[in-house]
Amino acid sequence: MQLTRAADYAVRVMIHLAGLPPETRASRAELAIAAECPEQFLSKVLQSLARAGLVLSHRGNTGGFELPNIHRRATMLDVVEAIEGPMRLNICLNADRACSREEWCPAHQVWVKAQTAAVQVLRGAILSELAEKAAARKPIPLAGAPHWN
Amino acid sequence: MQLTRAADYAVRVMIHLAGLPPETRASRAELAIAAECPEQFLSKVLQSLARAGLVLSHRGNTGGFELPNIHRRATMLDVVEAIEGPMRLNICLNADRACSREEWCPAHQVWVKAQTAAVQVLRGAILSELAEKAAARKPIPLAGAPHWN
DNA sequence: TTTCAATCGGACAATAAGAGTCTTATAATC
DNA sequence: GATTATAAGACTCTTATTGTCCGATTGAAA
Repeated sequence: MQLTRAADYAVRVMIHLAGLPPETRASRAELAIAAECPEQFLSKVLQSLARAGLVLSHRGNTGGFELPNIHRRATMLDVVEAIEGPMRLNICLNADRACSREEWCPAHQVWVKAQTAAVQVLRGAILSELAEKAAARKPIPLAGAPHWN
Repeated sequence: MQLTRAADYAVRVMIHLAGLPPETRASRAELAIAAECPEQFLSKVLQSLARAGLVLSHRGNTGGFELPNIHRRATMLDVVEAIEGPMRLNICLNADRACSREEWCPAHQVWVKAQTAAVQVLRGAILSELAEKAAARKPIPLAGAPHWN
């Protein structure tokens, strides 16, 4: 019942990207520092985000990752689900094939409510707005600060 | 980001027990049928519940498991946490050692809100009340119904 | 056109967790 | 003491998590 590191890193990265001027490209190295995570692992995360269309990747000398303007208003839910797939608090909440107890099981409805509550919060968290909050609060980073390769 | 089977089974079992007359003992076999799960695995789950005090276990010829009256009003949160430990949607929500980004990270507050929302729902789900709902809705089980050893 | 600096993508690996089984105690009743 | 319960621990099998490493591609600039 816990978010994966990959999804956590994805959220961090996306907020960082949303805080940059539009159409800025950020290198993987920069993003790894911003997200405080291993760069190689972030590679995988960024590839997932790119496949989901949440991020544009550019190769080559001036390459890097870019947040399309449309997705500045993506939500934390979008990001998490791009990495982990649809959020399901319990296996019985699988939309595809229903649980055999669903009809009468009183717990089922509770799981639905709990999941909906959590999802609603994540759906309300919009990247650009989060980036603004971060900008307002974030201390100036120290030179020679810790660094993840 | 998903409940374990163990916790799901635990909730099923606890609701079943809450639906029995006070001080009734139910055998592991009966509970396995009620929870639709393998009996041996349920053994482990019941041991955890017993260690947490949510259930009383009795050995011997007339043994079985019993829900103490006090815990008829336990919540689904209590049950889940007895099996899985404290609920944490993200690793950064660990109360013990704080996240280094907590001060400024706008995602942190969102995780807190999402987790609180889910926890509140589970905290509101009281076993005895759930058992009543189940009794009102549950169809009469067929003889020769599927059966888990 | 060569070089350089990026990302991509696949293979690999170490560890942990999840889900369950099996066997041997241990306890309580008859 | 025989029978019928649960307790507890060892064991297994599979999958997910969290990475790492490296060669292949790509694109721009010298």
